[in-house]
Amino acid sequence: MAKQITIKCGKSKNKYASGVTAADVAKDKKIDALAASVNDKLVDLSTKIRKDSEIIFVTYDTHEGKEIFHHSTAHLMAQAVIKLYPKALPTIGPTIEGGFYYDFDHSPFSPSDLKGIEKEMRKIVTEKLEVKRKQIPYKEALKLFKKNKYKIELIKEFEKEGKKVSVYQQGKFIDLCRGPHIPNTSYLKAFKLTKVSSAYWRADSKKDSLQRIYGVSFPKESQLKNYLRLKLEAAKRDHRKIGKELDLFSFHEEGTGFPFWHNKGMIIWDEVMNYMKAMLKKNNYQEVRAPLILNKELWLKSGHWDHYKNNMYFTLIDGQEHAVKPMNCPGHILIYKNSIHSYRDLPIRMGEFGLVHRHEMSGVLAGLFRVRSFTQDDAHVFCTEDQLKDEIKKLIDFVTEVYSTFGFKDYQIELSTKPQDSMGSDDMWKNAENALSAALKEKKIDYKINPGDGAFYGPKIDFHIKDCMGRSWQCGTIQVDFSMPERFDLTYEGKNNKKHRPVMLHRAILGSMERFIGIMIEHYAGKMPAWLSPVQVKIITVADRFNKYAEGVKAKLEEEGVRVEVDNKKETIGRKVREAQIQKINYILTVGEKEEKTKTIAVRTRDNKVKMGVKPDKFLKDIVKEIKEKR
RNA sequence: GCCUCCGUGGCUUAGCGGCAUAGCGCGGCAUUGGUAAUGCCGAGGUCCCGAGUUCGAUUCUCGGCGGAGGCUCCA
Repeated sequence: MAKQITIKCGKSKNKYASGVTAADVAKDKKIDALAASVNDKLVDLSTKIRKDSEIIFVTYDTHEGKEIFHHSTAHLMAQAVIKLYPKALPTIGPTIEGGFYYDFDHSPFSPSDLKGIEKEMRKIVTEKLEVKRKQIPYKEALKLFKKNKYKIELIKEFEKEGKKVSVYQQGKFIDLCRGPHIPNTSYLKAFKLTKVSSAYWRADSKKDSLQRIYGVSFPKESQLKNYLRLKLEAAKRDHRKIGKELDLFSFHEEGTGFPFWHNKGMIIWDEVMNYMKAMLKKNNYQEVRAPLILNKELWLKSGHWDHYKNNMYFTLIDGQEHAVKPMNCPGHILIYKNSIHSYRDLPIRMGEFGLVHRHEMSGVLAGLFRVRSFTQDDAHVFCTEDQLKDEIKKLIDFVTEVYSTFGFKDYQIELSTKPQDSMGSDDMWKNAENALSAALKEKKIDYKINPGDGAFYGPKIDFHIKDCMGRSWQCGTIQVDFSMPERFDLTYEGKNNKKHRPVMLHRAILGSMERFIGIMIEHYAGKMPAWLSPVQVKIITVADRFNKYAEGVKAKLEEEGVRVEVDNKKETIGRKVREAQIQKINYILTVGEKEEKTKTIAVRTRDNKVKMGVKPDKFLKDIVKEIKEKR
């Protein structure tokens, strides 16, 4: 816990004399502090306090504490790297969510190099080196780091911005740093270097390529172990692995980034889609379908040609250039323009499960999470400016209802504003951004702002859902667009018998069917709730002579739409149960002599509880209810 | 696209400059068995593709393709 203490210095009655260090006070108060905030300024524990002050001690439990701890570990790592690889030039080493990294200018490190670096780090920890801060003039800093062009670049920037230069030293290692840091290296006990990869200096692909080493660090060994356990659990839930094991989908060299959906995957797909279609109806949408390939002229007009060409696929038809659609909006616009609209028709909500193709860079493809062809649960709302805010609010409700049905209770919202490459006037952008933020404020929803992250035609709000492992995924998006209606000259007849310009909202709730199903597979670790499960029931026969009874039970369940398979292989019950469990089937029924005689079934649930003597009718009633309620 | 690592029957994997491992799965036979792997037998491989080095390459080198993790991007 961060603990706040007000101290009085230099007064005879007080036990803290002027010049006492924050560390002394922490020790006196028995606080496991890493640093301190003295009168709202983050400082090292070694800081001397000379006047009456308010101290808040920063411990590992706080966000600041974690950052300081991780950052100190990054310094430790840099020290070890330079000791082992004297030619390596350290650049920057910030903290990230859950850990840290440090970029070095050096030839590639291998994973086995990391082991050596870790070993060296542990050695430095035992030396209990004091971490000392020094503020130095620019000139001295430039001299100190004269061999490191990256640090020189940073120092010159600081000078321009008028920022003071401070350095931290531990043993012979000295690094440019704002601080604060832990008092000495012995604080760092449980750390691990997790991976090495490359990154560019200042994230610019035109600049030098650097080696980035990632790591995690904790005050206690048990926390590190726990972290590694979680990592392992996440790897077990990898949808690519589960997709293979459960025969849901596959990828092939013949089409990089294009998923192949198998029968079992399609069952999940259809269930998700049917639910979404029902939700469209409930929310007064019309459903449409536009072609995949459309003439170049259309894409020129929509702006995709100018702003999205790099991600598009093209083909020549009868000598005319065509593009495979990367987005569904132009198609919907053509449908809108196909007839004249009155203000009475608006809002028009047009939904499509639209298959789009985007030529993503090969390096970004990742299972179902990032593919080159995917089906968006896309929709466009054409409305008047007056209706805009209300429509956004309705959409927010729509999105949240859908997420809770799929078992995602926790989500975060981000508002992304005008990017560099954009179209439309500043006024349009401002109006659109205001509409989104006003709707969010009225819904009393907290959100984060992502400056410059909007789509090229308008700002957006994104929904990031949290899965059961606490990982966050971007799914839904609501985008306001004043620009396309202008470009395509969309109109409606107003009350005054004059033509007006509608506003367009682009929205997706799941984002894409592919990514969403991938997220759900990981969220549920493949154990899909019954309504989504490809095989809901497996019936196991004890011996061949009960096959007929098993088929009878199967037929009964199938009549009510339950997805059921019979396993009548000549194998032991144990083996057949195990196989059904590996397939993550919801209910395993066993039928043998007892069951046939008493016209019952033995029901085994996913929590490995077996209930004998269950009446098939009762089981059927329960499972049908479970499916219907989407539990 | 760039950087690092990886590519061995359907899956997971051992291995190595000189007939290519094993387990799972698959097929057959025996077993008709009561809740997390019955036993035996068998089939199945251009060791990702191409070039080079070599008497000889799955192994070494180079190039390509694909995958993983990053950078960047993003539904």
